[in-house]
Amino acid sequence: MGRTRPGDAGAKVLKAASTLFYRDGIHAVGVDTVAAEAGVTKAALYGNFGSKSGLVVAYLRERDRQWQEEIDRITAAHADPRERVAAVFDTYEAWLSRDGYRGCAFLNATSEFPDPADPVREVVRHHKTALHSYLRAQLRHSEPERAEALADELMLVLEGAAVTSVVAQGPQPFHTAKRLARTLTG
Amino acid sequence: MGRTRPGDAGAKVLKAASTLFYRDGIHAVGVDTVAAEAGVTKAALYGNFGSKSGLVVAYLRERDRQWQEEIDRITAAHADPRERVAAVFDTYEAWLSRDGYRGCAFLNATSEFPDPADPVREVVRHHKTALHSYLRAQLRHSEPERAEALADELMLVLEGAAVTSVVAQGPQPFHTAKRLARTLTG
DNA sequence: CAGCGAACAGACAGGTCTGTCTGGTGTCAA
DNA sequence: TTGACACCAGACAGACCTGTCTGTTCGCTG
Repeated sequence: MGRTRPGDAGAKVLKAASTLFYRDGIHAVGVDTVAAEAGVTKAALYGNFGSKSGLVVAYLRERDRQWQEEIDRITAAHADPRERVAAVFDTYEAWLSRDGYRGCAFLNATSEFPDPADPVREVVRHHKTALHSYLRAQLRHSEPERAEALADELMLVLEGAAVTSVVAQGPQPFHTAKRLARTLTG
Repeated sequence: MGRTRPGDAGAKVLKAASTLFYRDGIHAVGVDTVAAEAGVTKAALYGNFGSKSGLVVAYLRERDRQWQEEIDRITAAHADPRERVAAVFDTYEAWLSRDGYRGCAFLNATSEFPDPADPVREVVRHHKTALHSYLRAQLRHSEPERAEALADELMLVLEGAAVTSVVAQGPQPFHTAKRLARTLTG
């Protein structure tokens, strides 16, 4: 009884995978579980993504895409580059709060995939590079010659707040992070 | 042919577990592999640690103990509190370099064990709390009333450098981190 | 209305995981 | 010398993993 239109299975699998992989960890979740949660058969899952690795990469790409949309929203909502930087910190904090403080999905994936040559790690590098570029581009307006170094520093603070929030089980580190970011950006 | 003295098995297992768990990830390494690498039977492993979870906790406790020794060495080698803080950053960087940029074992374990109530997570919290306390204690000498906030900030920078080094596949982020730390501690 | 593609249902293979159990072997201490 | 103890060697159970396969059913398109 295929009560859904063809082509929907991929999206449903991706949504279920996103929830389960993020919440429980990638290695800890089997494809059977993902398929069941998505209300889809394993055959449909493999037909859409080829393998579990393929699904994992798709999961991270989708997260990156969503984050990119968030960045676009920030850019549209704030004209001042310094406000945009602040909004990045706020958004990061809001994401972590919404998702129950399990930290950055990309850093978690990095912990689970030790091989730097793994496609998963390439998606992570792409994501982090894009974030760094965005920060640097914003900082170029106010501090042209310090933009690169400042972006490096803000990335450290941002990542530090993300992982520390998990250990601390709460967003308190973001108060520190935002204060520090304000100090640095002047 | 028991060619080693009784009581050695536990230490050999712990050493093998430390190498394998850190390098490949905890979930990715089976107890058979650990026992084989240690040159010990599975029965001996279970006799010493009770379960894989028990072994994982022992592995992290051992890492914490080694780190504590490092802290003691730093304290003995430097009388100036500010030098001690700098030495913590250097030591962190050296550990990561030695271990092939797989990051902080405690943060990696946090990624693999989502449940905050898990004994593994308690060891992680203990470790991070101890480090924060040490930094705060040192900072109290030079900046009594800012010690707490400064320790918070340095922790963010330190953790940020640790995870960013993994993504970047090199210790470059520690240059940024140490520069930032020097700026903050004045 | 005919046919094709996509999903369904569910069994199946082959491997790995944690954890246990039996029986043999070596060492040390009483 | 005897007995306790820690370990070795390796089989075993039961669960779970990824990935494949057969056959069926639905909806869309030509």
